[in-house]
Amino acid sequence: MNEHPSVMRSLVVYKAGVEYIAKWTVKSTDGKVKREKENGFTIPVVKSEPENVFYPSPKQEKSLKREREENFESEFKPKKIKIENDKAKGKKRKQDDEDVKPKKTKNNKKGEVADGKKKAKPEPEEKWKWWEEERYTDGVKWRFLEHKGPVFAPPYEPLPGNIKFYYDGKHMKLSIATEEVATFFGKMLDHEYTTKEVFRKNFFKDWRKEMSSEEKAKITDLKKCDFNEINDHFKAQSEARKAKTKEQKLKIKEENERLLQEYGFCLMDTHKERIANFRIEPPGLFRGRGDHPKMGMLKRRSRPEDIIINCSKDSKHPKPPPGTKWKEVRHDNKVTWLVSWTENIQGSIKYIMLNPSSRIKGEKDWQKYETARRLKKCVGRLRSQYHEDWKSKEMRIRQRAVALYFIDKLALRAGNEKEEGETADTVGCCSLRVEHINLYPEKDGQEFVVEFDFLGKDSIRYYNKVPVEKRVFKNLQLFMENKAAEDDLFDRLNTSILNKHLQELMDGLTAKVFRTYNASITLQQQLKELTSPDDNIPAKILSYNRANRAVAILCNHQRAAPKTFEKSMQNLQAKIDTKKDQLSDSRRELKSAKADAKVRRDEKSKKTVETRKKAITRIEEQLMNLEVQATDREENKQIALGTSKLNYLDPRISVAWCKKWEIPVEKIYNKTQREKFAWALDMAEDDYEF
DNA sequence: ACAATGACTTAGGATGGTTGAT
DNA sequence: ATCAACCATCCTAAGTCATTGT
Repeated sequence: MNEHPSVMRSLVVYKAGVEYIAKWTVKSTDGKVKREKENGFTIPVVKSEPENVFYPSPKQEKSLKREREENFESEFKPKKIKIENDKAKGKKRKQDDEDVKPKKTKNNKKGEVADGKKKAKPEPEEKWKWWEEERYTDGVKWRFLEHKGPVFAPPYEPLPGNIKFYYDGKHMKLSIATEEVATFFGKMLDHEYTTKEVFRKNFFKDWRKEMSSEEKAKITDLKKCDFNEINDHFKAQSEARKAKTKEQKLKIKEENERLLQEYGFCLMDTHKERIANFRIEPPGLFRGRGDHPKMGMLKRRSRPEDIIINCSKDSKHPKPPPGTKWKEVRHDNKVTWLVSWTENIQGSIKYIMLNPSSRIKGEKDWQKYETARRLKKCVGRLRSQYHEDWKSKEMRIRQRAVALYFIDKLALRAGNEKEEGETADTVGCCSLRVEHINLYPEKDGQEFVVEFDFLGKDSIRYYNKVPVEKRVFKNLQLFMENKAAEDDLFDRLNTSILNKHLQELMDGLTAKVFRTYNASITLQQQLKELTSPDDNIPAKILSYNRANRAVAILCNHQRAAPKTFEKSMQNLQAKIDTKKDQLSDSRRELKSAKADAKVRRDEKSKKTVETRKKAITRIEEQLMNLEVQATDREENKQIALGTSKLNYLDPRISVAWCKKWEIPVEKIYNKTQREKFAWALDMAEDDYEF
């Protein structure tokens, strides 16, 4: 296993940020009064009814009444002050604390009710525990929002004169606009995209739109275009980048850091929060996934005039670059985005939003798991209901019930319908077509087998053979009767109908909640089943990964096998072999040492025997760890664990497991993940139950 | 009803820095 | 010191789902 950063690190990072807050706060202080209060426990204001009062309630959130919208389903534990848990594990830190700025002690509430004098420099507080505070109701997402706006893509830099484009074998100097788009294509020459007909056709069409009339007249066939020098140029550039000296690299790094510091944070309410994507997407060629009809189209450069800024009225608005204007500056605190623009390929809106570690994302994430936990409580009832519904007289109800069964059992996505010709042809549950399943009354010794074969999100193939209840099977036969392959399997159903139904069954229930629920419950149950108390840490972690893998398989999270997979597997195997040899050598040595000791019967030789024994134990353990590693890697070849870990698994399950078995949480979550799940790290105890 | 829009979550691949072996 | 493997981060596409508009 490799090194893990010590726990302390995140605390440090956070503290580093604190000073900055101070600046912001001060600066915007004129906002005053109100802001101040918001911060501590005092908060609020929230206009709405006071029914939301804060439930100091402890773990059982059982009784939640709550109206939809901002419900509090969460359990609120009383605020405890516990210090960042970096407790323990103190030993390893090494790089971590480098910068520790002497922060002060402060206890949690930063708001300091107590001393609240504003001006006071904001004391260095510890990490803000937003999860110990009340939430907004009414769809209000924030009361104050200030940021610096987006960072635009750098302007196009024309090619050096010696890099030429050839048309039909002859050098041709392109106008700037035409050249820029040519470089987008030239850069990608090695990519198989550029060999696809659709890609080429779309590219060429859009490229021609950028051409001057002379260029357009001349360049009429993409096959006659020679982008090789352009391609070489960018390759060389990338090499050059890699070959830069340390100083040069450092300089770039510093510049990035500066940009991050300036644009990468915003002030939301009284807290400085990290922004996820503060850069506007650069122009380029659209790369859709799968068979996308728009692949190769030109994604145009966004200008300030395309950008909408969202911030609070009383904040200092970001300024557009000199000589330009924003499309609009609005003050909508019912949404979470800071910046938006409309993208030209699909006409959809893109946003700049906050990082997952932010309060606004964290709260929502927490809430998502609470909804899934509520489903846990009533899933039994829902299941019996849809079983009943398989017998309904109404076709729409049967379809709904069978679809729901798939969503529940197989963790299929809802499956919205999509506009044909605008996107790749992919489906989810409600949009399955007859051609996506095959029915086998009997297959491989099992009865009533349904074979699924379709492309889901991101054009990832879903292939599965599942035995189902006879009733489901019969229903499917019925749904498919007299239909053509390309007809909808569930012709009386769509996601809107399904979700409306689910909403009636449980507040906040939608199709995707089943994925969250089934993923989390599977992890919990697999961990219970797979963790052996006597295993060492690496073996326990293997168990964790296997539990995680069970979920990834359930959710069909795949990845292309790493290009270097075979090789790295071989290397690992070689290591194992070496270790084995070492082990037999050691054993031989032990034997001879024993023989020797028998003869000599002196202390020294006895000691040698002991040493040898120990060495063997150590080697055995190393060997075992290597083998565990190999197993883990092999099993993981085409499975991506990250997606479920990040989006489907209630982090409190993992935290509790770590606590229970004394596994350092950094073995499970890296720094970014720990930041995202700070709420869970702080609140989950070893007995947490999903 | 239902289509379109808007906001927000979920997703895999690309990129580039770090690390550990040689 | 060099190099490849590894992995965190970035990137942005592709979903979900509620709301709005017709």
